[in-house]
Amino acid sequence: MNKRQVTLQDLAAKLKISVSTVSRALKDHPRISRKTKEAVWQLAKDLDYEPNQLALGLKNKHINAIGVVVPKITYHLYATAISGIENYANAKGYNIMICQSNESMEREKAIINELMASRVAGFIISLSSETDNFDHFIRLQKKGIPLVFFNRECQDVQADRVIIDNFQAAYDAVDHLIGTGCKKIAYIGGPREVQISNHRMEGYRQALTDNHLEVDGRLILHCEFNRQSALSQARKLVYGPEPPEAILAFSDQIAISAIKACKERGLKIPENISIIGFNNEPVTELLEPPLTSVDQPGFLMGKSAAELLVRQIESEGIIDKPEKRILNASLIIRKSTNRNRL
Amino acid sequence: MNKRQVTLQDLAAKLKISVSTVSRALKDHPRISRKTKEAVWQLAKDLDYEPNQLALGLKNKHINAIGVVVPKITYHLYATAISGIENYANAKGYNIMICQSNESMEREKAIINELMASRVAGFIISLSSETDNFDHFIRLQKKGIPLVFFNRECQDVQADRVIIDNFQAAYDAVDHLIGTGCKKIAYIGGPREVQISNHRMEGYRQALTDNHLEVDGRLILHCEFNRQSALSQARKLVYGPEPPEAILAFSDQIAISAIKACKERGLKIPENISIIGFNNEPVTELLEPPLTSVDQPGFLMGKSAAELLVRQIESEGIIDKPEKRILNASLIIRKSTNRNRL
DNA sequence: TAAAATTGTGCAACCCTTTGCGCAAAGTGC
DNA sequence: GCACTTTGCGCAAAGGGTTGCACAATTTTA
Repeated sequence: MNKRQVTLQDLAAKLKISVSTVSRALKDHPRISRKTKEAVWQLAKDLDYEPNQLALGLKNKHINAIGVVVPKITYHLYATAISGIENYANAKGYNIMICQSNESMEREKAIINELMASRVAGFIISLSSETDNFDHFIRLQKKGIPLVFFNRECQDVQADRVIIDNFQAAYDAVDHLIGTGCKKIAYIGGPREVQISNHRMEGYRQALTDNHLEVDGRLILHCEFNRQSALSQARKLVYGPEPPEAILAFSDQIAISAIKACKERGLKIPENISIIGFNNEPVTELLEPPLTSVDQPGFLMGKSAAELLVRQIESEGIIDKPEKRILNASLIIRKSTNRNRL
Repeated sequence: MNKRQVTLQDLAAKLKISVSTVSRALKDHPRISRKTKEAVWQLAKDLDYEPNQLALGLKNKHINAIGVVVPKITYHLYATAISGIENYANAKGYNIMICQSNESMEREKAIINELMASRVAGFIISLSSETDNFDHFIRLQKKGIPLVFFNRECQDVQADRVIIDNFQAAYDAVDHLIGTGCKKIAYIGGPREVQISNHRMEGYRQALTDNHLEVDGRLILHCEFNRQSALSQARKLVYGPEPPEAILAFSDQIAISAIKACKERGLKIPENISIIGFNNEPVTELLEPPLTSVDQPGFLMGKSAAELLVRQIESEGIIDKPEKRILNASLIIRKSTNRNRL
């Protein structure tokens, strides 16, 4: 139903003064008398007056809110990143509007349209895995709406971005595996279009090469972001005549499917096969065995993205070159890779 | 930076017609000539015109967005409920603005204030565990802003609500435990202020009573929503001289701590002690042993709440009595309660 | 005591879109 | 050819808040 809310006019009428005086009184303008101010404050309190942000936004060209678009809030990394964004944004007086693309480019486009129409002050975005066309971001840029990518970025768009050094993270993980005596190491990536998965694959390859190990294309698989797909790819690896000695998975969720496949097949972890995931989700500690995983600084990533965005919003277009921040991930070693070094 | 965006005025000026004609042309008004319409449509497309939702909201008294306030988006139940809300709301043309109170009443109040000031069309709320004062909801009601509670509701406020039958769910869980031969059954609840935890406790008590078992106050504990607290409470139970034969936990997270405590103490699950959690989070299947848990229809709960809210928004205050929807939970039995029946 | 500075308040335009009403031009009927 | 309807478009107000400017009343300064 939503009946009409209290407005400046209402206050002005009751006090028999003008709207502008009320407006100024509320903001403690020096040219308004103490007496008038106090009367206004009292009445505003009594009537529970709350300034209409829509009217303000209309004047200011944008509202004090930041649009945050992520694939899914349930992914641990995004949940923590959102906390980081929230933390910084709230401190700076911005609200955040969280939306999920659900890994769909159509939803992503629709969301951006709607938030843009609602005149959010800027966007913090992590791409959906489907996104292969970037027109919606180009539009934002053309309109001069501040934009920061994080985690899953878009190379074709000039914008600030905060990412993990995925190459290095995967490199370190593989290096660790090799250090514990593994030679035949497989990689299960996410969907082929997902850039960060490919960057990790490059790190994986480089680590093998640097350690004089051959890169075997048959040990590199891709899967969709669902359990069935991950499980079926993992099975392909472990049901062969000579299963790999280790699997680096793109995510903890994929690693979990890999663990399941190994158990099914009767492979012992880590004795027969080592497994590493990505994200260091809370669940990793609870698995049997606890999963070695790459920890990503989600909170920091979110906070950093928010910082960049607020900087863009508050500098009226003075910033020239987009900044790229690369954060370090760190390998958390648990039992799933705990084999004796040779 | 945010430069000025394209407005109706811009289109009107370029075409040398009036703003009202442009407005009508865009909505295919019958009194505008085909020729004019086409010119307008073309230019709107070329200039990438997007109607300003703030201006619209100002006229309509509210925007096409629903404020969703939950304790934490990381809790599985809320993540799934949000999907349900999103699903229904999007279909009805509403956006959702997700905010987390982080279990803080202050944040909850601040969020509600801000969303109210942004003139959202209505609220879907699950209380923070700290919330013991309801003035902020009363304010919403006074202003006639539609409001629906879900999961954690507020008894003192007349509003639509969607909840789980927590009493029955706990009752069924305890009944199952008794059926597998457990007699000494403990309950670890959430913070004392959390209503749903208390309702579950009542179901727990009733099930014991109905089965002619004594309710022992020493077997009822409470903990905060963090691991340390849960773990220390669980330890209190299992480190006694005669540990209970079963633990019903308020959440899967608490159950996980209980499992940890049992393992520490050398108790075998389910041989020595059975454990049941609540929420049926994905992690339950992955635990060792897999955890029996109460599955709550999160998606449905969200969808149902959104339905009630949209109904309120669209009926201009014609609805008289708040509706209370009670959904059923179902026990998902896994190995953690799989002892032989006596 | 007159001129100047300060204080307190109101007018009106602006932000963008929608919409009731009015008006002119074109088309219709007889 | 005249009255009447239809067609096509513009004016202006409304929605809520901010702010530069103007103006009157009061106080200060010379």
